[in-house]
Amino acid sequence: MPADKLTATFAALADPTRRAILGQLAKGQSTVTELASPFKMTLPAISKHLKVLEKAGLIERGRDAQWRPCRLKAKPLEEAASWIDQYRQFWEESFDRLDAYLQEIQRQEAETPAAPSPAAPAFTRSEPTDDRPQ
Amino acid sequence: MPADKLTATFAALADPTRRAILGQLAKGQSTVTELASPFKMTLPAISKHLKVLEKAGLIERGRDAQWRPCRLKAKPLEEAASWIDQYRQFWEESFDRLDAYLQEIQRQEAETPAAPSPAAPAFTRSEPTDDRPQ
DNA sequence: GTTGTATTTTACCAATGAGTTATTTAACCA
DNA sequence: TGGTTAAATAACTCATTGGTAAAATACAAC
Repeated sequence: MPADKLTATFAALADPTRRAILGQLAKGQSTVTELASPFKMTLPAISKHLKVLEKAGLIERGRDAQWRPCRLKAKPLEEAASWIDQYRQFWEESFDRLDAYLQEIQRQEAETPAAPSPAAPAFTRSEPTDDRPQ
Repeated sequence: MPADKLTATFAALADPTRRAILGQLAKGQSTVTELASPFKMTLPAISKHLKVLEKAGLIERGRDAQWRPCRLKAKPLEEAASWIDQYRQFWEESFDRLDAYLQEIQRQEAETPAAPSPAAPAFTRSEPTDDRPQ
């Protein structure tokens, strides 16, 4: 029930049981009892997890007689991946280069204290479009 | 307090305020009041969010007199990104599958124009009823 | 020292989340 | 019909979360 899609996606992924379910569905579609079998918890608990995943758009449920086959719909993960990808430089970039950037900022601010700092290199064009502060 | 790191990371990201804070920190380190200023919530609320981010390893907090400067530590995002990346093919192939499906429909309709279109591949039974494990 | 500023901590609250058992719905089979 | 299986729903418990206001802590400046 989170308003924005990204929040719903991350919240759905913030549970090891649900991530394991997605991992199982990556191998192919599966029924609820099949998905539940590896876990110690009861079937209604799995049913709840599936509902969370469905509301986040991560799975789709069909109907086959009394079975409710679940299928993976990884599309929301694309948005999550591209959000995270904005920060890729922060773990890929060498420490020296980040340090050099910060020192450059400090140098520029020492030169022209009234001027606003430039944005970080990789964050100028792809600002997050959602979750802006009120 | 989630046991595994991936759960803590996704849980920390499942909040628009926290994601916005990370977005702000991507531009450079910042103090708590600076980070809080765009939001209408109180300072202790921001302090709690920062604690969540810190426990997830997404930020580091230093000390500068009475200020507690926060810095982005995007390393946990690398693990999150690589987990999500397992599913990349599932969203990259979706267009191909849809295209293949549409072409198949056109082919069948060209053969037997009066016949009803089959259901989308997603939820059709792959085999008649007795292919279920028992 | 006292005062002021930055931040955290301490209760406290309402809402949500994850789990349970028990019941209900839906579909098949005999 | 009735019986069985698959799955969802209902109703409940308990822990966690996100927010608040108020008090406490840490430091700087006077």
